[in-house]
Amino acid sequence: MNNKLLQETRMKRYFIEATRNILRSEGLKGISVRNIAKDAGYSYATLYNYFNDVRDLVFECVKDFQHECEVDISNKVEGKSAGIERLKAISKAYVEYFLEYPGIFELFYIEKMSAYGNSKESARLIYHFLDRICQPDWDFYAQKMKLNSDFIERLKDQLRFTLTGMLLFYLNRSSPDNYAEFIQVLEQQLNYIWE
Amino acid sequence: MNNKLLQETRMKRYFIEATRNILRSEGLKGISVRNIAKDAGYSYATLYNYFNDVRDLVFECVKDFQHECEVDISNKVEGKSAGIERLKAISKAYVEYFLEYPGIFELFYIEKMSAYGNSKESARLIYHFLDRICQPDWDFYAQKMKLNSDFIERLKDQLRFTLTGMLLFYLNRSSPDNYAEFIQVLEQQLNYIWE
DNA sequence: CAAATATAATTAACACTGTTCACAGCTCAA
DNA sequence: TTGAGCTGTGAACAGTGTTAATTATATTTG
Repeated sequence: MNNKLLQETRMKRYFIEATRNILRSEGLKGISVRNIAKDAGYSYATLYNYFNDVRDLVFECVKDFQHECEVDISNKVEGKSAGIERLKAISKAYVEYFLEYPGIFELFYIEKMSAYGNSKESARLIYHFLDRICQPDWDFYAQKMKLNSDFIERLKDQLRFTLTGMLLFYLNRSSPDNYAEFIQVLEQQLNYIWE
Repeated sequence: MNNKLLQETRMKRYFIEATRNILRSEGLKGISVRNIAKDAGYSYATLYNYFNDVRDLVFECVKDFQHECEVDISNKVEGKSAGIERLKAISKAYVEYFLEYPGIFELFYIEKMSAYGNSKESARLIYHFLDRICQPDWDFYAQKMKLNSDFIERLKDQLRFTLTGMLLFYLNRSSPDNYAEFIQVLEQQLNYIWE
């Protein structure tokens, strides 16, 4: 009985790994059922024995990529002091990650999720992803500046919306025109959030 | 020679109108070449005599919808006094428009644009759409509060990113959970922008 | 060990998608 | 009236996600 579960999770793993590789290299445009299955070494129909549809499979990758992104950010902000300095560094590292992997930005924020299943949970995970990474520093900042939690929540919201909005415009609408301008606007926005 | 141009723009109009109707009612998911052509009363192949591809056609609708949105906002903010009050009212009306027509939000901010043609121009149009509607009130606000233009530009950016980011999360990731919460967060963000 | 059964993987098929191309029908100048 | 060019068209192609029927494999039973 346990073997069965083991085998099933292994099979799922093969498909998920194939999907992850495609997403990382080609983004969502490279995803197709036949593509994934070929990379996983199985027929395209086999995929449907383990996943309801291709979107469910794609969204199984979210958790993995979040972990990867978190590790990436941790490495980049190493050595920064707690509070504002690290909050800014995290924000920049977060933006840089999605600039490097635009396909993963698409997956996190743009791609439509399937109606049922674990979509609600995935959505919450994505919504509060940045909050979780920043939590220790928000706490530090709140204590130091003696700010109440409502104010901090508002700042968290502001940061989340600003970074996601900026990335959406830059990646999908090429605005601002170039990277330098983008970074300049980003700096302005970040500086203002923490006065 | 002029007849030719007239006929061509008329034909384009038929296809654009069909596309607009589908976008308004069903959103991007309802768009297909054969669908559009059927509604326009022509064969799907005819479409390619007037547009490079279906995305070019879809993006021809942007200007029309921007005008529609602008009129919608104008009606809603009628009677509001210039400055902060009207800026807030415009922001809310802007959000409400896209809540009513999520397909048009998709078209404006999410759908990939074709590589060439008038895509750069379209992108700029979309990026500064909200700025244009708000311009008179930003001017009024700047003069009244004696704020320099750099500061105002930062506020414009903040408003644009915040509203778009919020809509992206709410429409695509169902976060916040419900409309009441969404509006509450929106109010908080708007109130803070203008102190 | 062999046969029957259950399970897993596959191929074939369906209904779509966007796009291209050869061709029919029409308009208009020579 | 003839011929050239323009316009609209269906067939066809290569792709998509998904499902059902069928084959191959693994497991259980006699």
